[in-house]
Amino acid sequence: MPAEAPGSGDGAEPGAPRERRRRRGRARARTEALLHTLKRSRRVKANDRERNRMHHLNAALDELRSVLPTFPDDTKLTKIETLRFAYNYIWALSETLRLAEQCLPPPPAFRGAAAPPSPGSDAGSWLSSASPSAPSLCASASGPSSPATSEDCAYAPAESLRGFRGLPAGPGAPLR
DNA sequence: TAGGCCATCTGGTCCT
DNA sequence: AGGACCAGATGGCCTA
Repeated sequence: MPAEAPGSGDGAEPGAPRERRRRRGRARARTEALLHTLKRSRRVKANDRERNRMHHLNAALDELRSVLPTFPDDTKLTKIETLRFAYNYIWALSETLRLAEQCLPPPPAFRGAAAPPSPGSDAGSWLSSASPSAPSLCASASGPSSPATSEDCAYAPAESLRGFRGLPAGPGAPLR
């Protein structure tokens, strides 16, 4: 209940103060309604912007998805999977680059028959929330099954990355 | 049916 | 003041 303004009490002009109060009440109701619609329209605009912002965010996420290798190809990663996968993918690419540089200069002859990491063996690490636990793309240059001979090193990116496609299989991987 | 994922709404806070 | 960003709440859809 709003307090009555000084000097507006009933008295000398019976009826007038009451009318004034009524008018004031109507005016207040009007301004409140106006304020309400103003707030409402601002809210609606803000909602619209927020929706747009999230659409842009999702579009960017889709773009990110489109450059990540998945298996099968039409597998759609969730948002969190996309981010984790991208993180690990970037890590693996840079690791591959680093190892390739180590292995340079390129071998005189390509012997072929590189054995990429078995799909799924390390797939879990790609999407795990933890830091990549070094899926060996080009680890030690030894062993017939290792993708790490110097020849294979130069060949590592495409082959090894293909081998790492897929969704998490191991413990520690995000649920899906 | 429970749980995961997602879109949307909303109010608060920060920035320009 | 208005927009951007953020986090919490809510409800819908889908799958195991």
